[in-house]
Amino acid sequence: MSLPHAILTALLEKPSSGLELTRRFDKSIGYFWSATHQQIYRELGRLEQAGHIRALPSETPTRGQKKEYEVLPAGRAELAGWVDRTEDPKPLRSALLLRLRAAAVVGGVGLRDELERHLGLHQAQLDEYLEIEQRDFPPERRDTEPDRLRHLVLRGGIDLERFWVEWLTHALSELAG
Amino acid sequence: MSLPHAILTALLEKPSSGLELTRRFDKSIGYFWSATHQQIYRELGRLEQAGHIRALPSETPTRGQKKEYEVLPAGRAELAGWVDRTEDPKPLRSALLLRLRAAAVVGGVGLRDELERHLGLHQAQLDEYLEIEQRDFPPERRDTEPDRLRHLVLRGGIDLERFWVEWLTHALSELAG
DNA sequence: AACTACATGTAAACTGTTACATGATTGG
DNA sequence: CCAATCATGTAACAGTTTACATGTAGTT
Repeated sequence: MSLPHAILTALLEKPSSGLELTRRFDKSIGYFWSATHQQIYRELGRLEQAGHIRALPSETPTRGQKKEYEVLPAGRAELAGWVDRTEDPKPLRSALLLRLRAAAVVGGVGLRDELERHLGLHQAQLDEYLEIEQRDFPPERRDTEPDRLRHLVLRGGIDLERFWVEWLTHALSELAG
Repeated sequence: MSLPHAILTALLEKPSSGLELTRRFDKSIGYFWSATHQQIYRELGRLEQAGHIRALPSETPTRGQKKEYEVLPAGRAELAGWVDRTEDPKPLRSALLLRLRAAAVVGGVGLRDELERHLGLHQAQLDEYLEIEQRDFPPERRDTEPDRLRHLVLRGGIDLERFWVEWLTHALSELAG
C-alpha cells in the first residue's frame, strides 16, 4: 500500500494536478515507484475522500479543467506515521531471469537478442540517472539532510541500473563462449 | 503474465503437487519469481483447463489428497513460444527507497534501524544463495548449456543481493556522517 | 480423542493494466 | 472550424494478497 504515500510525498514536495503528478511519476519519482495516470486519479479521489489532501479552490471545477491538490495536516501525519513503519523487502520478480531458466529446459533461440535489447535499455536508463545526478546533485548540494537523503535514493536507482548492465554484459559473454 | 510460465518451467524440471511447487517457489524458484500457494492452485486449475498440464492418474482424487501434475506437449510448446517473446523490463518499485524520499520531506526517526534490519535480511539471503551456488554449481558442473543458464540466473540473484548489501552499507555510513 | 502436519481449495479485498470516453484550450 | 494537446475521468479485467475453510494421515 505505497502508492498513496508516494503521492503524498510528491504533493508535499510540490502541489500538483493529476497530470503533473503523472509526468513526475514518469521521471524522477519513477525510479523508485511507478504509476499510470489512471491509478493516480483513482488514488487522488481516495485521498481527498479520506481528508488527506484537498483540491485548491477554483471557480470552474469541471471535467477537462486542471485541478490542483495540496496535502492537509492529516495527510502529512499519515505519511510521517508510514515512514516509521517496518516492512520486509518484496522478493524479486524478473520475467527475464525466468525466461533464462525456462530456456535451460526448453531451449531458446532469440534470447541473445533480448539480452542485448535489455542491456541497451538499462544503459540508457543509467545514463539518464547520471545526468540527473550531475544536474541536481553537484557536490556542493549534498550538505543538508534532505538533499543527502534524496541523493541516496537516486544513488540506489543508479546502482541498480549498473547491476543490470554488469550482469547482462556478463551473461552475454557467458553465452558467447 | 509470467506465473503460468514459471509453473510450466518448474513442472518440466520435475512433476510436482501444488504444495511441492509452493515449497519450490519459496526456495530456488523464488529468487526470480515468487508466488503463494493460493496463486499456484488457481493457476494449476487454469493450466489443466487449457490442456497444458494434467494430473497424474490416482485412485482417490479428493480434497486433502496429494495431486501431482505433469506438463503436456501443448504446455511445452506454449512455454517455448513464450521464451522467445520480447518484454520490456518492469520499472523498480521499492517501498524502502520511497520511505527515504518521504523522510526527506517529513523527517524520519526510526529509519536507521529499518535500514539495518534490511541489511541483515539481504545479507542472510546472499549467504543462502552463495551456499546454493557452492552446492549446486561447483566449477566442474558449469559446462553444459542448461547448467550455464541456470547458474547465470542464480548469479543474477546473488549480484542483486550484493547490490542491496552494498547500497544499504553506503546509506548507513552516509546517515552516520 | 485430540493435536499436528500435510494438502487442497474458496472468497474477498486490493493493486495494477488496458481500453475507452469526455471536455477544454490553443494554434493553424 | 479542425486538429492536436492538455486534462480528467470510467469500466473492465488481470494479478496479488490475506483470511478463512475443509479434509487426510500420523502421533500421542
